[in-house]
Amino acid sequence: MATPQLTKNQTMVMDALSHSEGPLSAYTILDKLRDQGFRAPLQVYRALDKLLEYGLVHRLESLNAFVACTCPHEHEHDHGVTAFTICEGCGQVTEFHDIAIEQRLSALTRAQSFKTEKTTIEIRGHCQSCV
Amino acid sequence: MATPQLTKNQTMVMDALSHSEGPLSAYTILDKLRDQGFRAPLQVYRALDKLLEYGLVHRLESLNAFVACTCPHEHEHDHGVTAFTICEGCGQVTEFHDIAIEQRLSALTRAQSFKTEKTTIEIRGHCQSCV
DNA sequence: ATCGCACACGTTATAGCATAACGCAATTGA
DNA sequence: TCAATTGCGTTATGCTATAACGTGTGCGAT
Ligand SMILES: [Zn+2]
Ligand SMILES: [Zn+2]
Ligand SMILES: [Zn+2]
Ligand SMILES: [Zn+2]
Repeated sequence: MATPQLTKNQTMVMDALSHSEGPLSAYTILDKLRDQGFRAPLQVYRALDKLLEYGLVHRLESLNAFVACTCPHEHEHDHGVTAFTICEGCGQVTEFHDIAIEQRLSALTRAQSFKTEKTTIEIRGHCQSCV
Repeated sequence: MATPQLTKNQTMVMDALSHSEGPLSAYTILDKLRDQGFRAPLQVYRALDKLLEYGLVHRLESLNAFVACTCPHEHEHDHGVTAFTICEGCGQVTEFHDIAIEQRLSALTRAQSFKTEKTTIEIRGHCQSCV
């Protein structure tokens, strides 16, 4: 999925996530963007849907929140399985990718004849600073 | 965490999940139990909290729903990392455990000095029957 | 015994997350 | 020009989860 030019709303939502220290809920994004003309949740959700599709943003299922992708590489390709550590103390989220886990999960699902479409890996706990 | 005797409400919620083919949302459970006297969401959520604590039930973060644990063994011990395949077609959920993934995740978090408290692994896709 | 505490339970209200359904405007490509 | 697609705005609604209050019951300590 090549990333097309972002629309005005998509750009505003992307900027809000990029400049945030941690994950943001859709309604928190809405509040941040009210000054810039946002009025309704759908404006945020529609932008998020596209940003997720382009791989610029990830959804954290266990938080009902969203983070900007921190992959170093460009987003011209689907970046395999994404995993996150999420600190309950400071809210810090770290994205990582591990080919060994990806391969192991692939082997396990293949054994079930299960066709994977999306894999969620989220590790809740405390980071080094928040033990 | 040894499992104590379940209370009346906990038993009813557990039975609803055990007899269900697939995962149930809290509100679906509430509807199933209205005949038996349930009136409010908190009755369900309080029971679920305990059942989760006892390890009898798992929460699927990507569905906001709950399933009975299908581990063969008794629940007298914490059963490591739990992973699920979730079929988008038929709703079937399969619970599995893999020590290799557990160890790999453990190594990765240890490298970050991250203290894991709960790990979520959920694989969405299509099962063999629903390709 | 009775006091204090923990715990399950019931109820009402509210907060937080997400989508349905409608209509309008701009773009694109046949 | 016409149809199809896409983005946008608005209102209303639905789904998920918890706050806050009070009741009753069991049980050990005083
Ligand atoms: Zn990423
Ligand atoms: Zn932290
Ligand atoms: Zn289990
Ligand atoms: Zn299926």
